[in-house]
Amino acid sequence: MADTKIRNMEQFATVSGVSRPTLSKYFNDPESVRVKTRQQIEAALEKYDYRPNVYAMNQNRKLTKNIGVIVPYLSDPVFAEFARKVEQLCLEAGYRPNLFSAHGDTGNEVEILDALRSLKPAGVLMAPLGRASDRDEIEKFCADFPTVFFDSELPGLGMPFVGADNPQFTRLMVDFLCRTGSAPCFFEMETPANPNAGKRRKSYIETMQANGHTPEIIQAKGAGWGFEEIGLQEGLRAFEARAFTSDTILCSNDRLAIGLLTAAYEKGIRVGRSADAAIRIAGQDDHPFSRFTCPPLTTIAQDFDTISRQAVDMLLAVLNGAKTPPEQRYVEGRLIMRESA
Amino acid sequence: MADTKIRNMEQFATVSGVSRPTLSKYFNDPESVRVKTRQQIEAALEKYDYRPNVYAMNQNRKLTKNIGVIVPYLSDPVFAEFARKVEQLCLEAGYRPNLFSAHGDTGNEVEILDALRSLKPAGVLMAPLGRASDRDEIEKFCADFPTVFFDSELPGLGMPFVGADNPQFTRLMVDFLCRTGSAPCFFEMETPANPNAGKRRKSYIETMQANGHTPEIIQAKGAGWGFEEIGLQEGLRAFEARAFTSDTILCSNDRLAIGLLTAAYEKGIRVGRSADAAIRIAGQDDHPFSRFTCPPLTTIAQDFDTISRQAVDMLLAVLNGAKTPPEQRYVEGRLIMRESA
DNA sequence: GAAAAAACTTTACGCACGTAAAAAATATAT
DNA sequence: ATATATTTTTTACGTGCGTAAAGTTTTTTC
Repeated sequence: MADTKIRNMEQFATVSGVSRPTLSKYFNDPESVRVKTRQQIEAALEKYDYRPNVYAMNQNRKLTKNIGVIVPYLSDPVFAEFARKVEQLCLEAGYRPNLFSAHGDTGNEVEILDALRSLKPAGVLMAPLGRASDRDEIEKFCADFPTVFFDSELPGLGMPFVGADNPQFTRLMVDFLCRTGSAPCFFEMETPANPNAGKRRKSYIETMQANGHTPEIIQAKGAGWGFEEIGLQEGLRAFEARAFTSDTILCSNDRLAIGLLTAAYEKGIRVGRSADAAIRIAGQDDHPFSRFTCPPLTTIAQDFDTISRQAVDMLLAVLNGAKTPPEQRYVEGRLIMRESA
Repeated sequence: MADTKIRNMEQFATVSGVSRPTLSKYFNDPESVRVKTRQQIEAALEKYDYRPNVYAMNQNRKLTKNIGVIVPYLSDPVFAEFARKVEQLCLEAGYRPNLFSAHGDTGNEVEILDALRSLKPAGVLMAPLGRASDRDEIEKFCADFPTVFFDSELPGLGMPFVGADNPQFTRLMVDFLCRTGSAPCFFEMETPANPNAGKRRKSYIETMQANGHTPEIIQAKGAGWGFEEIGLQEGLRAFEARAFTSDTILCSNDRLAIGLLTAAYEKGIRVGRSADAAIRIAGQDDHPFSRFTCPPLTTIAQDFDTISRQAVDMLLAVLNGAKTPPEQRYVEGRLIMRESA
């Protein structure tokens, strides 16, 4: 790492003793050259700190080594976690992840797709906004770039998808709650952001009926991604109106539950499974903060690791030319018993 | 948007009736061409959906329109918020933000700098890990690319910086707590992640002394970015050991306070400013979740908006050739009174 | 309305690399 | 050892745009 600065691949070819086209092959895929050649190149890389010009590299390539990662709302730590895991897996596979967040806004989501087009990504991992997504734009995009959806699918689009097994989540929790106390009523958003909520509602209804109970749903008004605030405000309203028909409340997701716990606190209603508690509250998702609510929230843990890994694997399979039909995978969650229920 | 597909700037030049070099100027800076020409180009852009090849554009440019945005830990919603605001401001200024998170790891941070080098960014906005950062690597990077730090500065590096006025934060809170009840003891991490914590500790000591009280500091063991967990575990230990010397506890940051609130809950200690509460707990930062703790956390709000805006402005000024010496700006916070103190 | 300034066009070259084709070198199989 | 397969080298051209220089047109100034 001493000699003159290397300015381009030509110069690096001379100092490394390998021809430029072979170097080009190496940088595109180190496995594609003979072991001996690879060692020779890597020895030279140790001595001279040359790195190919990314822009020149990608200019003539149809597919780059970029992978676009799109999440709907990065301020939600759940998506930050997904992003982290997915990024790491992409890097390990020799790709360059590019993270984007729609920040809850449809316009942003479309603009991200637009920006991604110019990046000519090899593939894209997308957790869509859901209901608010511009389906036509997304469909057009998917026609041009291999895309795997995660967290939330766009129904009817028939794209590869990996996400939570939402019916199983709710079934698990409803069964648990019925077994350990009153059958739960269900607290959800009136106009949920994505189809996951719908699946959870459906599963709630079915599981309640299977257990011989009558489903009772309380819907919170409000739109957007401020779930905690909605859970709090609508929770307060519901407590005042005595709208909850059971002393056990299952929330459609943890963020709503976090708001509802605050509402219960403000109303002086004790939450928990101890004898002196008035109600039980449970969530779904195992939000990173759920362990720190008061009381800590009983919930269903998403298997972030499996979902991230399978999503990346699925995309890599497509990139490697797998001609399998689009696949949808649903990953089971597990019950996290804490104090709130 | 009907005719044949435009493949390059040459073709777009013919259909738009503007020469290629002028188009090149326009795409580099739309303001740099005559109004009439601009309109002519934009009319053509409406008809044909051409966009210049990003890679070819940036290949020969020394400075691209990319701005690197680096945060230490994206799962902390505080940084997600910063990222959002900063991204938006960059876009408005005609730049392309690229978001990276070190995910709390020094190795990642260095690798991000490395990856950024090949992106040849016009500038970089960086919230460093802090104590864990590789100072040498960062210093070398700053020599090559205009960099503005935010949230946490690297002391002695003398780079442009915008962040919270930490002494003012703590002063404001200590004064408030002293005015409304017992003087607070101070709960912090033994080995804090960044210099902000040190400034807060110093300000705590000074303000206590100025108010005629003896400062009392309780330090939590543990490292890493799982502040809530550390606050919880060490909070439990401290409660058991009766280590808190006052019924009022000021936490070095909100995430620690969130954990401590959970510890208090588990210990059955009532927190708040009402008559029946045993202790008061306050935080600093106004973490997005602080409004939803039980009780809601009294804290000092960071002025995300001002910090983000000033950081971006500072960087843009440097990019526009401002030759001012590096500047450090400290933005005041404001007291958010909630139930916990 | 003429002179000066600004913006644009034409022409031409450079950038750093991808990639194709043919020839040469090396490795593997029998 | 020979035939075959694989890999590498040589040569050469392509990519899409930046950019410089000289000439032309348009706008501004007085």
